[in-house]
Amino acid sequence: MAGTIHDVAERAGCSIATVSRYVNGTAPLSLETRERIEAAIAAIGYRPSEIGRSLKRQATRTLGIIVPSLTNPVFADSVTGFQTVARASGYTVLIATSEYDPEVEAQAVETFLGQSVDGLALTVCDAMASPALAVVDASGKPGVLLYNQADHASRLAVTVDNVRAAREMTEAVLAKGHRRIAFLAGRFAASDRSRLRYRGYALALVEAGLKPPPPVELDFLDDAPDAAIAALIAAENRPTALFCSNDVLALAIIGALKRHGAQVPHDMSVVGFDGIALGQMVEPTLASVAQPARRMGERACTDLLALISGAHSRPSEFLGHEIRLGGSLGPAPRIPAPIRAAGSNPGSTTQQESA
Amino acid sequence: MAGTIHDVAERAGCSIATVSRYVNGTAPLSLETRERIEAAIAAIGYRPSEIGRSLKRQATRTLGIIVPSLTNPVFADSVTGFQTVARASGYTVLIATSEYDPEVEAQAVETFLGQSVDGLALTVCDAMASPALAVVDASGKPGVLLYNQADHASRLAVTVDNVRAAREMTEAVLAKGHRRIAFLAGRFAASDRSRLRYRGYALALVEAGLKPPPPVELDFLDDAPDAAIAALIAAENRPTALFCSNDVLALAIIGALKRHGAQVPHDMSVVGFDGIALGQMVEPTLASVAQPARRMGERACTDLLALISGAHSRPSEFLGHEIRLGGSLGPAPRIPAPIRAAGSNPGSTTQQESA
DNA sequence: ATGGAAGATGAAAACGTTTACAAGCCGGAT
DNA sequence: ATCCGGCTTGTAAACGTTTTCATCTTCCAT
Repeated sequence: MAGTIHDVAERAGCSIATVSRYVNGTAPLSLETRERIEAAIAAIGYRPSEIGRSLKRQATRTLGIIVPSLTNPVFADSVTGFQTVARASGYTVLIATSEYDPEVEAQAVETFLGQSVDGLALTVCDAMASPALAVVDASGKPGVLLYNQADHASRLAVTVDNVRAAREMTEAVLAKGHRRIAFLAGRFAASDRSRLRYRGYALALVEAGLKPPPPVELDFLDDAPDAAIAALIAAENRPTALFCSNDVLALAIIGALKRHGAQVPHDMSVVGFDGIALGQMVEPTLASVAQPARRMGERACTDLLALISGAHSRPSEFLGHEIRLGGSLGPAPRIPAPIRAAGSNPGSTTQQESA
Repeated sequence: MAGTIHDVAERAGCSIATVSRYVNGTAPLSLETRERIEAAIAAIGYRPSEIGRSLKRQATRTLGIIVPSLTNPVFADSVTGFQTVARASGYTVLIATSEYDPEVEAQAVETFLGQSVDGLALTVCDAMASPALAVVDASGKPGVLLYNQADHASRLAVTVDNVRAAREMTEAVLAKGHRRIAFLAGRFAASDRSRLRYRGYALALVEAGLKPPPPVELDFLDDAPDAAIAALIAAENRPTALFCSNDVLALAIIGALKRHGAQVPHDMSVVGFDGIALGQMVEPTLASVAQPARRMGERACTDLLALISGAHSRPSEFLGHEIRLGGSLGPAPRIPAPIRAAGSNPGSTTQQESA
């Protein structure tokens, strides 16, 4: 059904070179042959093979992007931005998710290199020790980091200053009178972002003369937030505010708090990181450090394309973040009120009543 | 840096055929050559060119998937499922978003066909009149619909029964005593799903002896939900329940309601469609028709792969949905209480207070 | 008339693979 | 000694393009 350039040439009674010239508009053709080629293409339904082209051109006009997950809107948004710019420049985009697994990550890079992408953007688990990143470097293909901070000066990285941002947010929480602030992270071990944010958080606490407690790590299980909240609430010196390493986690935590009968922010304040759109839809709105996710994806693509066309890698600058106060961050309660755990059934979230 | 099969052959002192056989394990080799080839590959950092392979094999082991948007978790999840299965079968996935634009949609199909994908999965705006779908058919490449219902019997489509699901959900709302139920849709014109769901909704109303009002269509602007809610609340015979054509819209609507001082579900109930995870995290939890998004993506991929390996297209069956009752659906208020519009500032959602 | 420029087209090589076919070598059976 | 078969390897064609170089017309200026 498809047909190759040879079929077109045969049908139009000319050589394949002429057809190629017609398709690419790379040389003037007589009106007559032009018309015959047009007719032949239409009749056959010819579409140039990108793979034949790539082979000849030694360039695929394809970009790869690897993110931990598409389920987290902050990554989905950045991918959308990346793709928008890529498409506008005539590039196709290959997307892969690592599911926060460095092994999968490296595998994805291998796949993309096998596909001869012209460049890669990646959000790795840990930029400082990433096999995937090493493979990219070894391949000599242009690459930019997204959300990760650069592992060395000449690396191009599109990200906010996680330490500073987390520090500022923590200061905002402190300004509300909170003194016992816990740091919760979903994938602490598997995310250098989480660790940097913890650093910023710890810095702010120390500066305020407080001793930063170790991060509370949640694993992947669905009831992890409920378990964590149960433990936190039961603690004798329970925190009055929770700094969650990202917004999705923060929303889950708020849900768990409500199921445990705690009011946000009255009993406990919660702040997140990322600034996802849904955080603005819920009540109370989620206080968060907003990153320009979509713009970051766009920027990553622009930078990557520049790199591909031979630009030198400028030292990368941080993008601006925004400390977004919201309803979930309230003043610290003077005396921690007892939390009545009644009227709620933690754990069960579906089928509340039957019709 | 990369090097081709010729470089490896030269370095190993053998022919490219032998190297190829080593790489693919397609013929027994003497221990000696095997070792020499291994060494050469390691030294050069050789990685077989997928594009050379594809050209020769006339198959790319690549699949394309087109969804309206990655920002909506219901699509992001299905893409994740799709990709999981694809990867497990050794396929690479090309992803594109149409942004609900049939033109972009068709363009994406063109691109994918140019890339010689072995098959396509797509969620189109309107399966009954889709240029994109027509192009796929004309190309002769295997294709499956995802979320769309089949436009004719032999089409493979992975979806729930939107009409029935919406009808059942509407019946559940009716069972709560609601009589004035409005239907809100974000992209009514650009989504056959929305229209099918409206049909199910209308059917249930008619069956209950009620006259279904026309759908309330919101455009893309950020303040559309607020405007719509303002209008709905002001209406003299204001609805007591809102059926939103998808969950993202429902969450936005709930936010707008709260900003207008209406309590959900006390003053107004809201139900959605899709069953996204975030709907379960918010309070009240979102009543919704849950679709198994991830499983649907997996299923689409499985079906597509079957089609590619020559299976005949069985008539497609609907996947099961789940009517998920949640806190956002409450009993109909006996007498619609006046909604005090005080204490809220509709429209402004950021920077609630300054630190 | 003649030379040459300009315009239109074709032949063929190259890109990196896989694979059908052929060929070399060795050992064992005749 | 000869032949055959099995094992290992090589040669070359093919996949669909783009592009260099060359060729062939025309037509105009001389």
